[in-house]
Parts: sequence; structure tokens; C-alpha cells
Amino acid sequence: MELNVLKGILKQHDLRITDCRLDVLDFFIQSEHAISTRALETQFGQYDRVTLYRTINSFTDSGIIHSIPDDSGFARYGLCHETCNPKDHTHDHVHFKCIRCGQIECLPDHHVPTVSIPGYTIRNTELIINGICKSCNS
Amino acid sequence: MELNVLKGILKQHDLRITDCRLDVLDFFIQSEHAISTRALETQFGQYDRVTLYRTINSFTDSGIIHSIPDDSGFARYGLCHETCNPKDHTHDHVHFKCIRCGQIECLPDHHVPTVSIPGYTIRNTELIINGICKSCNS
DNA sequence: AGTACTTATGCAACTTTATTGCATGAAATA
DNA sequence: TATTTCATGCAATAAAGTTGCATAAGTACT
Repeated sequence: MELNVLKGILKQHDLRITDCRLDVLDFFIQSEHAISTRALETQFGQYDRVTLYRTINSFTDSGIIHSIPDDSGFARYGLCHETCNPKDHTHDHVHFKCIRCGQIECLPDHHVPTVSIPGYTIRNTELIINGICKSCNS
Repeated sequence: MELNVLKGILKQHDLRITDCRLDVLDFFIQSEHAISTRALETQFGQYDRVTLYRTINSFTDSGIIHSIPDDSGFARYGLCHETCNPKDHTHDHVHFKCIRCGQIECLPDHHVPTVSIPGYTIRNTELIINGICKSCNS
């Protein structure tokens, strides 16, 4: 993606423009899937592991990416598609996890149904679908 | 819970009856919330960490408990309420995570809506609701 | 009950994942 | 371009989970 666009995104989120952040941000934008910390490490060996972890933290704190629940034990992250701000991530889209290739996709076009439970205050809901994704199906 | 009931559950799932398994199983049944590995470790210091991990694995493998997706990075587990078998865990109930007390509850009475996506094969779906739970609200 | 077989446990070591402190280097602001 | 603020890399550490192996305990059979 064009450099100025990437820089603009960082500036919008009050983040300093650094090589690492530009590379990681571009990688997130290019990717169709959720990205694990390990994937970042293998992709960007030029940067220290610690730097990559801190990049992820700054991105999640500022609302550029969001963490995706996964019972496999290690975290994955995806771009925030909708209007997210640092205080309130609202991701009412569906996450799809393929049981064949292991990839996690965001499906922004599918929205999470509204649920209400008496006695409970609902902040946001996440819908994770497990199955076989489009590319593994074909 | 009565000892014979606990033993019966283990036998049903082809698991040997041991002190550790009886204690952990009872703990899961007593608990209203999802249980983290750390909670097990602090609760059952009498057993080795490794034994507790292996107990969790045998319970998940045999369909007694299921892991619950959580973006916090470490796994939690809850009792299987419905008809689960070792091959296919179907948990079409809702998991509620309280942003105040951090506890995760299973809400077996609330079912996950059926979703269909063209091109995708859906195996099962998980609905995680974040908010404030009943006891923190009152 | 006793024996043989199978499996669980505890210990030690190790791997993986993530965090913290600190000195240095780079980015922003004026 | 000087100054301030923040990001980076390195080292060390913490936390989470796994593996191998000897021993102990559970199960099945007679």
C-alpha cells in the first residue's frame, strides 16, 4: 500500500512513524487472515521479537487491530474494519476459523446478531465460526 | 457432589478413577464459571502442574470439558453441558465474559443462532458476549 | 486376594510465549 | 538544529505448556 496512506493511519492514531510499524501495518492490510505473533516473528526477523510485541500492543491500544479469541492458546490479531476507537472496540463482524488450514478470517459482511440477557449488561459480542473456509472447500 | 456420581462420569468416559481427576471434576461441577489452568494450580497445589495439565487434556479429549476461546491468551475450560462426545464437541450455548470480575460463564439457556455463509462449510459456532455479569450488576 | 498389565503421577528438564529494565537511537515539536 | 519524547534492541526474567522417564497406582483376570 502506498506509503503516505500507511503514515496517515499511524498519525491518525497518534503513533510515531517508524519502519517497524509501517511494515507491520502494511502486512496486516495485505493479509486476508488474522495474524499470529509467530507469523510476525517469522515474517519480520529483521526486528526484535520485543519490538514486534510492542508494535502489536500499540496497535491494539490505539484501535488499529483487535485481538481475536481463540481456544488454541495463543493470540491472533486482525485489522479493525469498522469504526474503532481506543476506548471501545466494536467488532460486530464474524470471525471464521478454518479447521483445515487453521487460518482465521474476518467476515465483515456478516454481522453478529443482537442478544439480550436479563440481568446482564452487554458491551459487545463475538461470533466465531469453525468450519472449512472457501479456499479449502474448492 | 457424591463420590459415586463423579466416579460414574469418569467411567462413562473411559477414564481411570484417580484422586486428582475426582477433585478436578468436582471442582468443575461446583464452579459456575469457566476455569483457567492457573486457577486449577492454585486450587490444587497438592498435585503437580503437569498432572493438572494432563487431567485437563484427558477431560477435553473425552468430552467432559471444553476449552473456551478467550483473547486474553490463556485457555479456560468449562463443563460440557449438552451431549458432547469425544469426536464432536457441539456447544451451541453462549459464553459470557464479565469485563469487571473477569469470570467467564456458560449460559446454556441461550443458544447460538444458525449462520450460513456461501462457500463455507460450518462445523460449529461460538458466541462470546462481553459485558457485566449478573452478580457484578447487582 | 494376588498377579500381570496398563495407565497416571511426580520430578526434572526444556520449549514456547510474553514481559520488563535500561541504554541507545530515532522521531516529533518548536 | 536543539530538545524532548518515545521506539528499539539487548539481556534477563517470567509465565505457560510440553516431554521423557522412573515410580506408583488403577484395572482386569484368575
